[in-house]
Amino acid sequence: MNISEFAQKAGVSKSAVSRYFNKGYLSEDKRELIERAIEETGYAPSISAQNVRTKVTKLIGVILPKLSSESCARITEGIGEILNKKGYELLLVNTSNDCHKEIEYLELFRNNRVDGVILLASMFTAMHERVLHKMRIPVVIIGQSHKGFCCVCHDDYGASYALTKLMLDKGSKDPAYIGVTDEDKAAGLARHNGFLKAVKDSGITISLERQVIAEFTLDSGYENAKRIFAQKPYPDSVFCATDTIAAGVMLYCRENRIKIPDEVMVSAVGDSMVGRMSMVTLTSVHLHYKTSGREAARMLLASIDSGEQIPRTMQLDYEIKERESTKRNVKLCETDNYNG
Amino acid sequence: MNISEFAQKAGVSKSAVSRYFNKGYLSEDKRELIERAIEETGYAPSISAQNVRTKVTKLIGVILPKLSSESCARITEGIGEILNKKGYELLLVNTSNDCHKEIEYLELFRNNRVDGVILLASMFTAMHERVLHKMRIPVVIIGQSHKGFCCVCHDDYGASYALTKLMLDKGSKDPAYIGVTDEDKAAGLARHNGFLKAVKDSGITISLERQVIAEFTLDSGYENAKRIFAQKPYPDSVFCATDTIAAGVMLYCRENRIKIPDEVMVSAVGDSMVGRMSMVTLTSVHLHYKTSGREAARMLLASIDSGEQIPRTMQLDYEIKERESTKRNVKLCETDNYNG
DNA sequence: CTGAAAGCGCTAACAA
DNA sequence: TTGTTAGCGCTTTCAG
Repeated sequence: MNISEFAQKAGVSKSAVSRYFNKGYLSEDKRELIERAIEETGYAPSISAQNVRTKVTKLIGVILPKLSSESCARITEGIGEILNKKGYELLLVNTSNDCHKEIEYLELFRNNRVDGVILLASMFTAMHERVLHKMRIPVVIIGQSHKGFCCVCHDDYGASYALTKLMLDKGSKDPAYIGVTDEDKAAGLARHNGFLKAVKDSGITISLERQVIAEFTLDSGYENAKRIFAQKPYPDSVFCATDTIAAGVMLYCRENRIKIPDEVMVSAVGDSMVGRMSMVTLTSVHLHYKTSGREAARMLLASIDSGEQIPRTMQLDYEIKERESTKRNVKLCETDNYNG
Repeated sequence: MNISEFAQKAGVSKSAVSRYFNKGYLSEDKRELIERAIEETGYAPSISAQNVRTKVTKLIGVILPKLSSESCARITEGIGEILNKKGYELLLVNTSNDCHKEIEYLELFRNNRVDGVILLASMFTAMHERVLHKMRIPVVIIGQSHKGFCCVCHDDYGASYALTKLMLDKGSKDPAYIGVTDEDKAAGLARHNGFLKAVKDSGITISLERQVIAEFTLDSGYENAKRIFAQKPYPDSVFCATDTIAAGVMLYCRENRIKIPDEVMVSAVGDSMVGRMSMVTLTSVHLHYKTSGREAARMLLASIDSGEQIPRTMQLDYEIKERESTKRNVKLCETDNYNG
């Protein structure tokens, strides 16, 4: 059923119907006539046809690296919460961590498929910059900060610094780092740098051996723990870039009777459920993912409404959740850390 | 830039351009002309305008109760995997477990907003039935089986039966159940019935006191564990409808020095990460969520392609993952991280 | 193989 | 306040 047919059935003109759905001038009589006809026929205007005329899709493209990660899911939930309230829906695409796909989707979205884009970026290449500058619709980037764009960022550096400092303050003299690739500017580079700065500030020198790069998985955390704990002496604290990696580390420690936190402290970034539930609850830092989703959505909405995009970066705070994995009661002598 | 402008720039007719993008008859010359012009201008046809003509949106609506739950995320990932490959994108909407919103979104989708719908249903009311019957586009339901519709289901009943039986076989004589509302036909009713049948088959009678209903959260699992373990004597096994609930139960046990599995066995449905990582690893049953997403997507695609929807139900298998929480006789390693 | 022309369902000037 | 009408950008006959 189209608008003409419907208008005829309702006994009004096409324009009246259009006005009904677009809050234009309309007399009570016609309004009632139309309402009655809707009841009968279930008519609703075609959104695509509306879009051809108005250039408004009421759709926001969301590009994310992975759905089944707690942080992404939380961000997306925050985005949806704000956007749905304003009558927008989410067009979700999953890049499976393939940054070429990010570009591909950005290009797809460029052509009035959506009214705006939120990009959960893990990297920021020259190609990103080029494509992003060609976008004709507002874009907000979550997780990476870059001059000239609208960004919502977590304080990866500050959080890592604070978390590392916590462990050092608790007596760690020989820290280790299990991170992710530095190509990931936020979860990789920034967290690594925060860790390094805290270590340096406390006057400790750290070898490259004590810093390893893992994948984003539990299994990779486990494997890298194996490498780290094969070193003699092994470290007295491990900072992990993600809770999932820390979960793998703690699993390894458990299987190998390495006591947490007495022999080694563990901490990580993310504050996900796994850290609250693991055998030794994990000291972690909360980065307000859901909030970042909400804020990004608000920022995007502002750009859409105003029709102009004023580049800016919003930096979200962090919050340390100290749990058992760093709660040392007894300080051990350094010599106790030999493995075997 | 629209098709007319672009055609002019390329030096061909509108129809040629349209044919280029729709794989119609076209000479090599024109094809090259068009390709060159695309390079220059970055032109791409407006999807909405295409849709007005063709009635094809290349969009699939996905209605889900919650994004940040591991099972939903996995299902959605499976859906996306198949659909993206075929050039479809996902229009995701989140009902926050509000089943009126499910209806609302179904109605929204009814009007050529999308080419098909996948509904992750937690309930199935008369209203659902009515709305679903009025849909003019294909719909596949995940998680609920209902005559007359296309459904992909997990074997909640069978899985719960098998899991309960496992604990009974291991010597449990006094089992308890912590489930979710029976209004949820799959996670609630079916799992409850599977549990009850296994108990009955082993000749045990179980009191109502031993069966409690929780929310879908860790905290609710904890609170209900408190109720269950306040009973004297307390049960020697607890079957939980979800891993998250079990996590709460195990947290309670840990805090109250109730030894798992020696004093009480615990098992649950879901096989999520939290179960692999918890202080005592959790025996759980894997329901192949990602696979169900994939299968639902395939089923939907088939309906869209064939233009007809042949009602049918696909029942997925389950797989038991036995871990420590039911492994009686296995000595646990002492992580002794009690906090105070 | 090609181009002209007639719509798809809707919105928004415009004149009434 | 209303109805008429001219497009929005595209696809798809149809006649060449």
